[in-house]
Amino acid sequence: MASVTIDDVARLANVSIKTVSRVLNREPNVRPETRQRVLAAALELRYRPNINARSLAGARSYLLGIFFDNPSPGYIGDVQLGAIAKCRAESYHLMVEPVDLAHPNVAEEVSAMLATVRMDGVILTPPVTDHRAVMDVLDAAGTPFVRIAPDLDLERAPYVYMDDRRAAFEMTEHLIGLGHRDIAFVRGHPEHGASHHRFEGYEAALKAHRLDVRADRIAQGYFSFRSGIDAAEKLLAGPVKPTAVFASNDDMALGVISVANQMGLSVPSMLSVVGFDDAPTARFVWPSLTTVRQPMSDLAAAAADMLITRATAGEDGRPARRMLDFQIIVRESSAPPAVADPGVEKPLQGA
Amino acid sequence: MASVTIDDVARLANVSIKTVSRVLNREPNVRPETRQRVLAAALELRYRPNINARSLAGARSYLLGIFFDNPSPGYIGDVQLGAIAKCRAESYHLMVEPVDLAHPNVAEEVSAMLATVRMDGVILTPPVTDHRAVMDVLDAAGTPFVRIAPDLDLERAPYVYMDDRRAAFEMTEHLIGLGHRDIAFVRGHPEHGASHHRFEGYEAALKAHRLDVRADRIAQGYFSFRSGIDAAEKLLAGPVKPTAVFASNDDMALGVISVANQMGLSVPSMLSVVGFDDAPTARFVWPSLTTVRQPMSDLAAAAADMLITRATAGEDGRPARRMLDFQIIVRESSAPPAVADPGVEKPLQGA
DNA sequence: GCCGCAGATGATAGCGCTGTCAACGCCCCC
DNA sequence: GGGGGCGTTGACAGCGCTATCATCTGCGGC
Repeated sequence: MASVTIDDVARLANVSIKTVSRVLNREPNVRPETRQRVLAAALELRYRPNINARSLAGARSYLLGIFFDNPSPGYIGDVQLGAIAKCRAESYHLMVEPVDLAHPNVAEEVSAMLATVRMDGVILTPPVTDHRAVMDVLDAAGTPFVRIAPDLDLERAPYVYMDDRRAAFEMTEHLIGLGHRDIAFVRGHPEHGASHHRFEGYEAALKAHRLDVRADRIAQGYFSFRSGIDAAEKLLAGPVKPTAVFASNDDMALGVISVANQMGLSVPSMLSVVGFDDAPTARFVWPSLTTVRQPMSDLAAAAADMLITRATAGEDGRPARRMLDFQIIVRESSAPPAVADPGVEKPLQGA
Repeated sequence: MASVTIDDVARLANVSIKTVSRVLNREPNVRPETRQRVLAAALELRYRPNINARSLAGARSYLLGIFFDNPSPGYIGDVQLGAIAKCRAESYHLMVEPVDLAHPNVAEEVSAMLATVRMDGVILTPPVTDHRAVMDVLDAAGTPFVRIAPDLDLERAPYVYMDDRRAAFEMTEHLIGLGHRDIAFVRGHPEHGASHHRFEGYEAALKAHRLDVRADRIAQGYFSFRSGIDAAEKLLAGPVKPTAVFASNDDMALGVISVANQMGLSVPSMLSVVGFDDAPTARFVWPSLTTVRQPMSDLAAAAADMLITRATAGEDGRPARRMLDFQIIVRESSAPPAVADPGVEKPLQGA
């Protein structure tokens, strides 16, 4: 209980506390022999520097924050895991802070929080990642931050991301490759930038393969299960139905599957459905969902890394950015269409 | 950036810093008038006490930890939310710490962590909640902790929990009430105490309604999706199939549904399937899952509350415990059996 | 042989709070 | 009217570190 302090180590190693501090912080100008002696003493006493004293006295707090708002359950856990792992490896700690963007006084709240506990850096998850007021406060407090998958003001601060557009492109190609020619699309929340990128990818892939982009095959969704149901009801209403539906996230894809099931449209034999995100759910439904894996955990780890190593400015002096690879996960919900679309034989490789 | 300190407030209010400290910590023996003056000054300056200085100087750190290991994604997020909300309300902060129970040196790791950052209390989530070495270290460090849903050594430390046995009992009664007489059960991981409680509840409900507990209707599972599939294949193999399956968690229930679908057994018209946990997934599958909602978030909040208010000892001097209510969530996966079991008409209300 | 300089080390002043203890009224009571 | 006690306040010493600056040592150069 009576914890061992830097004084204990200094006494045992027969040096001043400052030298102990130097060794522990890897400062230069310590004789190797002295360094060894201090290290041995610290080890023997199982010395652990007190983080509070450290951050009170010094410029670093060994603390990273991660801000989130209204996380889809699972999502937040996943994100954290990556950040936490990184922190642990660098003997940093992670503080999880909820930010209520809907609250009229977000700025004040966040500002209070930053004053209370000084953090060496903050990771912003969507949708906080695009909130200007929060970024303003962070800047005002001089706290570095890295945004995860931002949409707006990309020049403003460092961020990590994946290529939504290309992922959607490749997912669409996956369906085309299976033989689908009539592929519907459920758009995401219009205020979420990823929605646009994903739609662009879908559109581009169709065009690249000389397939029509038909307005009646595109429905607006809002990333929720419910909106997926609504969209599916619209998309699957007519007599001639699409053979595949690409929902721009998993929750909506689940909604589509649910509607298909109720209509007696068996998935994937009569309708292929694919999603985006690789939500934990995707693996555990029947049929399991073909989807795009977002490396959320890796994104968070990368963000933490940038903060810890202070690599927040790129070589060109502009805010650093890091792009991570996505992955198309093919599961059971996508298959070749039941009957080849007669007379619509077109080349598979487009423009 | 140059933050306002207690001295600034003291100067403005024209009192000593000690008086400011007293006011902010709600200590007695301050004239109301003085208190007002200090409060006004603090407000005007937007003063926020520095948490590091506070915990370095005083006995409290305003920090709670939450330990977890290998969380099912989503699960951890859910738990945290409750704890975080509580912390925020009491101006505490939450530190998330992974604990690798498989690591040979867990004790040393945790001990190091506790020395580095002093926490006013720690919340233990399953499976850490039952790890003796971790509890030993916590005790040694004098750090109070509350266990969430523990199985072992219940007298050892305060905990929060829900009544698994009664929940399983009521869920079974739900199925019986729908008319089911032949109900199979998928047990959970044998090393997880909740498994036993849930099975007991199932067993007791059958007996209470004078239904047979048949060994061939009980399969061993391990809480995983995969093990649910294996169990279902065994349970649904024979010519005379059960009309309902009660899987003791949602992942396994999903496995059962998946098998049923592949066998052409439509759920719920030909087979009712119910789960346990109300995993985020449960709502988003088709058919959506009838299940038991564990108040994980509330449990975590209760744990945080006990730690913050230091209500860790019960009135009888033994460790405090708090039981929270579960909830049976009836969704689409349970329905009356297709055909009433002929000749097995028995009274619905048993013993 | 002495000066100068760079590397190595230490003394000490905080960081911004809380805890301890002393001091200062002020009221009450004998 | 004086002493005791309580309510109120403040001075000051740390908490365990880092940062600053002084000091000391040894070595090269003239």
